[in-house]
Amino acid sequence: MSRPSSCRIDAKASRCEECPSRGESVFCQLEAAALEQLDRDKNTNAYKKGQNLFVEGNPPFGFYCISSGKVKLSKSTESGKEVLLRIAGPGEVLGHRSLFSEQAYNATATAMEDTHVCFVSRPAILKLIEQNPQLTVNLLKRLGDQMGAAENRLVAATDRSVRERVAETLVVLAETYGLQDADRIRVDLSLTRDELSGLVGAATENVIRVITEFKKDGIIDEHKKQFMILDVEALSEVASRDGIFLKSKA
Amino acid sequence: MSRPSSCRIDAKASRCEECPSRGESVFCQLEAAALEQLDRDKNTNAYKKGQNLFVEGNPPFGFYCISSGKVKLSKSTESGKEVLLRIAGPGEVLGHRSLFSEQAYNATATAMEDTHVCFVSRPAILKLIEQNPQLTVNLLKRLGDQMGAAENRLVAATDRSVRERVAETLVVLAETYGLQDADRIRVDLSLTRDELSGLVGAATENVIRVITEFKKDGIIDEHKKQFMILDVEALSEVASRDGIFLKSKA
DNA sequence: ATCGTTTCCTGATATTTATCATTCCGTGAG
DNA sequence: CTCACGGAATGATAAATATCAGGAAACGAT
Repeated sequence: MSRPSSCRIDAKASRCEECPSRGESVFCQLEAAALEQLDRDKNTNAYKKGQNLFVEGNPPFGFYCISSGKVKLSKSTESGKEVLLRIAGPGEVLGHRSLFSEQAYNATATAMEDTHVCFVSRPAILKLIEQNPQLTVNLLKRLGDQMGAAENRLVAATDRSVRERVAETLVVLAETYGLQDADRIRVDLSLTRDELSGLVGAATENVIRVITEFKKDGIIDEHKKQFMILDVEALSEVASRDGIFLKSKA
Repeated sequence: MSRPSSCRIDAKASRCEECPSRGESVFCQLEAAALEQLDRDKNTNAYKKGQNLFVEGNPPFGFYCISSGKVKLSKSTESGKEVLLRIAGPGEVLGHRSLFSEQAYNATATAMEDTHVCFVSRPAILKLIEQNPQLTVNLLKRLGDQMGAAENRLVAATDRSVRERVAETLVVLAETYGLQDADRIRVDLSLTRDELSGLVGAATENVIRVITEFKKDGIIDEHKKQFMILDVEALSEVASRDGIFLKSKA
């Protein structure tokens, strides 16, 4: 109620200026003085895989910025399934939406791996914003991009088959979290089938069937819970055109 | 290419300060001087039903604020269907997203009835924002709320049946555009079946079947292309619980 | 190693939803 | 008035998807 679920508070929090993810974040343009202020105002916390940063329905206390690791934002449906809204990586901020709308968190944030997160209280971040108007513009841009992604998913959900959505999801993941690894792209993310299904928006069994098919076709592979994209071309092809020109996987 | 589709330019544009929709808009807190500046920078245009304010894929030139009327934001899918992202009414802004992300419009905006819209060019709105930081906070809040709505629709799309989504959609429309009319709520919108289907995210035929059922059950009615909600309770019941506790309409 | 738990996989079946074909109906034009 | 047209409605069918049930593999803990 009072604070996020138990998490280790990092005594020697690294300074923002040295944060490896700063270049990616909305804070990228802050000048030294503001960054130092941010340093004083923030707490760096470490979350183990599976721990929650915050939970849907709770009131927002502040602002989170991921230093390292990955965090999933999810909502659980009335029927007990879990819908993944997005996966946030280093430099991404969380809780910014509820901060301004002053409503309860609309989703639950959970660490997908061991993750370091900086927390800034609501008053502190509001003060920082007041002194650095550029910050809100960055946030607007960020939020706008996320909105666009949500809209595209909405269209995909009504218009595209499960197979196409699985392909599309993998392509997007590869773009966002993909690392070139020899001639393949390794998606640097440990996703369960259930999580992938929550991202695709379909029953787990059906998603499994599709990925087994993709594996058989040599389009993707999997090592240690990580997906490898062997043929991005083929995957994108399935994502955008499958179901319109060809129904079978010929 | 250069400007939105043909639309009459309103010579005697009313002043922002007197705009009936100002109380609802992100501009509600601007003080007199800023409003006068806005007056000088804006153009008020009139669109007839069916005319486009802007089209998906085009580069954004500025910012739209609806003075009166209703505008739908839609995307057309590869299979030719039209997905409605949202319906915007007086006081709502359009094009704010593309303004900051500097990308092409992600959707098409079309007047659903005769509509008056104020247009502010990109440079003008950016200047205004610079001088009134509160504006970005308002925009953030607005965008955050829209994001929340999009997320909820995403969850509904994967988790709820067509019947539930139709009910939910009608409830939301009633909340947003509903006018109390004797003992019924009249949704002050002229929606075709195709448009409603685009909002629900389902095939038109199926949506028609559902609304005929609702009419038979005395939950809704229709006069002159406008939906009337007779029993909001029942409708909300269907929206949130149907399919979990009861499959039939008993 | 062995157990137990969880995740993953596969097939069969049921349900939902989309699609197709056809008819109905209201409205505006001539 | 009547015709033509577009939206609305309905039924039949096909396709996509979810659900259910059972088993296999992976993994962690003892």
